[in-house]
Amino acid sequence: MSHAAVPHIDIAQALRRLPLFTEITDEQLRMLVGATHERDLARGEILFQQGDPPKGFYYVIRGQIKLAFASRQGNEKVVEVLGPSQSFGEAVLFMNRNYPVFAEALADSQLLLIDRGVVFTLIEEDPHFARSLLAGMAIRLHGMVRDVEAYSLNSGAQRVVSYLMSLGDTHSPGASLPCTRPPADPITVTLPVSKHVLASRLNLVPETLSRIFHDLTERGLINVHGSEITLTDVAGLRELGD
Amino acid sequence: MSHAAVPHIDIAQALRRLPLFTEITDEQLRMLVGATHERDLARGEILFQQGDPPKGFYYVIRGQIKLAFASRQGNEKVVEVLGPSQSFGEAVLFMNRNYPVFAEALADSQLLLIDRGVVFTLIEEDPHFARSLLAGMAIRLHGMVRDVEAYSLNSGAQRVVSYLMSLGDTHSPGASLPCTRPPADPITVTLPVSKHVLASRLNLVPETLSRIFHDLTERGLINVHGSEITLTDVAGLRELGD
DNA sequence: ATTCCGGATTGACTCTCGTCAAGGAAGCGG
DNA sequence: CCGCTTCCTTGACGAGAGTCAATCCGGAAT
Repeated sequence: MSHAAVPHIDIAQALRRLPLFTEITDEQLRMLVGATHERDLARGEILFQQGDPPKGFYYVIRGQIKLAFASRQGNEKVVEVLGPSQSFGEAVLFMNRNYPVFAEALADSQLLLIDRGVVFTLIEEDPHFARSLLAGMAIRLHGMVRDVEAYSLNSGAQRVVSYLMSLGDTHSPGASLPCTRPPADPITVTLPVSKHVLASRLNLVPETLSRIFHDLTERGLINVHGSEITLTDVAGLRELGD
Repeated sequence: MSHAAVPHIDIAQALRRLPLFTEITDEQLRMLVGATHERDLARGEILFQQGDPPKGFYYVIRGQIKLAFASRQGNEKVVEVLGPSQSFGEAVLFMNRNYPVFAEALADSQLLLIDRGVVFTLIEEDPHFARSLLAGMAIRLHGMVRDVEAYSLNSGAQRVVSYLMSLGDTHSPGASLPCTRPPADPITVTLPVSKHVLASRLNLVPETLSRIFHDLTERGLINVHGSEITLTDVAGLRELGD
């Protein structure tokens, strides 16, 4: 109770801000509010386990959620890390399956849980909502395909470089400009997750990630200070990442 | 012209048989027929290239289609192999992207191309169709997640065993029974693709796949005769595949 | 049968990356 | 300032899987 204030949220307003719900009617919004619950997690808390049945899908309001699976040998593989205004768990609602991954808070987090029932109702009465949902799942699927491509065709170093470049792209310039790739050389990015988690996300062990950073540094391509990484030679990185 | 007869297809009937369209109205079916084109491919022909803009989505009527990406170093990774009454290419319709993979016929094939426009029309007017589409994409996404899990957490041999077991499951008993895993021991399965393609699908090179088969044979778990593989010790395989 | 050819197999070698174990470095509470 | 934890780094080593090259096998055409 004595923790930092956990300001509860105006659910209606929060929902309105979310990409999926920008265009629904006020009446639909009321229905949605009735079917939405706030969920607060402390860092390290588990939201759901691999194998749990889905109750709905989630929106991240604040904090950071990691999706991962674990083998019984104790190995763990991070599939995705989600931040504010990103959603997850929609797809599993449309199958008679349980979660193939577990979800854990990487930081104190605030989520919205949208009940599965209301999703189906909205699909019935609002084709635009259905289209948005389809678009979201398509993007997610595309992301997985890209990941598979990277795991299969690229080396560890290449995956790291690609990741750094993608951080550079979205961070520094106006991210919405159609003109990507201004070759402005010295870009500094901040890793949004610990190196341990990043390594797993990139299908590496922390030791290997560390060595790759070391190697890239020696070649004069990057500089690492904690989670701040400066890309000193973007051209060189690009031809490596390919 | 002198080839084996390529019997053209009653598109309406064919569409009716497909999972996505079992419940649409007759009027919708007429519209669909008007927006559907037959496409015939010879073995080895390319349906679309990585980077092509999508015209619609495809249904396999006859034959076999492989989806894969290629790196400029010439490496190739098979993402999926699709057979009759399976569809592909829906997801990319909902993004402003081009195909992330290319599609090639592994055998002489007959496809239906459903124009993208009619898909959006159907979503507008038929929530049930939208739901089916979502379900299909969810299944595909789930499949990709499973693949990533396998690539990340399992060894090559484990992936091979899992694949063989999945072939055994769907083939031999009534596939729709809720009771999976009857431990009936000597099951013979037929590889639906060449070992070269299978290897790539499992993220292996052909040599490694060959060695894995050899090793499993030596341990008395399977017998290999060409593309016929007999699972002689399902229990042993299961504890390996885990 | 004989030849040819693509796919499959085998062997020898290499290399990337994971494993195991031992340090650092940075933050935090006492 | 000290000890503690947590995260990261570094080193030595090994195992799994890829590469290259030679060979084998089976089916199709001649």
